[in-house]
Amino acid sequence: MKTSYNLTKILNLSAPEAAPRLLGWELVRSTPKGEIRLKIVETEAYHQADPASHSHRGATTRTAPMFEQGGRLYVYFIYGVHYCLNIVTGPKGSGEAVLIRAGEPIDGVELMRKNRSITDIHKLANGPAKLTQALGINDTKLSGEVLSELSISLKPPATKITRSDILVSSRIGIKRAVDELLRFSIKDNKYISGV
DNA sequence: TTCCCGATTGTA
DNA sequence: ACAATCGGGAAC
Repeated sequence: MKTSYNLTKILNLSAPEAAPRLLGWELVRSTPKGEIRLKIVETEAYHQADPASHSHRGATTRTAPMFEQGGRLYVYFIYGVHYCLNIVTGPKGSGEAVLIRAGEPIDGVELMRKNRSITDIHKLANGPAKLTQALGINDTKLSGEVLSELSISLKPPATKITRSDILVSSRIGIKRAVDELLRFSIKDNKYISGV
């Protein structure tokens, strides 16, 4: 029996509902230098009622994309050094997004190695800022963009991820709402973040 | 306009 | 354990 996937449906869910459902999807990044493909293996959800979320105090210039209709990208600059990539979810007006924390390299591995200046395939995208480095994202230009074949798009999972394949845990690197179980990863996957 | 600190990473 | 290094946003 064929499994059907409905991306639009997932992107219209709240971030906590969408985050586990995005595991296994393949993130495809098109660049002039070639195509990069990563299997999403770790995500975190951030929503408006969540004090740890950038959207918690309402929309600002930076966080405006989080309040758009699901299906856009939200890219932010952090620690004066790094960029992180989110997929915006939910209806227009609700400030929520799913942080893509780690990916398993599927295609464009040599390009990622070049972007990251390392060779170990397990460390190419096993962290939110490592993942953007691997994808060649060095600015916030993509923030607010709609998912598109021309930049970044999502393709259905090659193998189905079921509830029992998913590990739920607390989010990394935050100081508020630390007990919320909003981090999702594929159990036993070798490409999740080290922390 | 000043000031604090972060959804991280790589090195010491 | 800690520096790197910047801009968002709260506070003054």
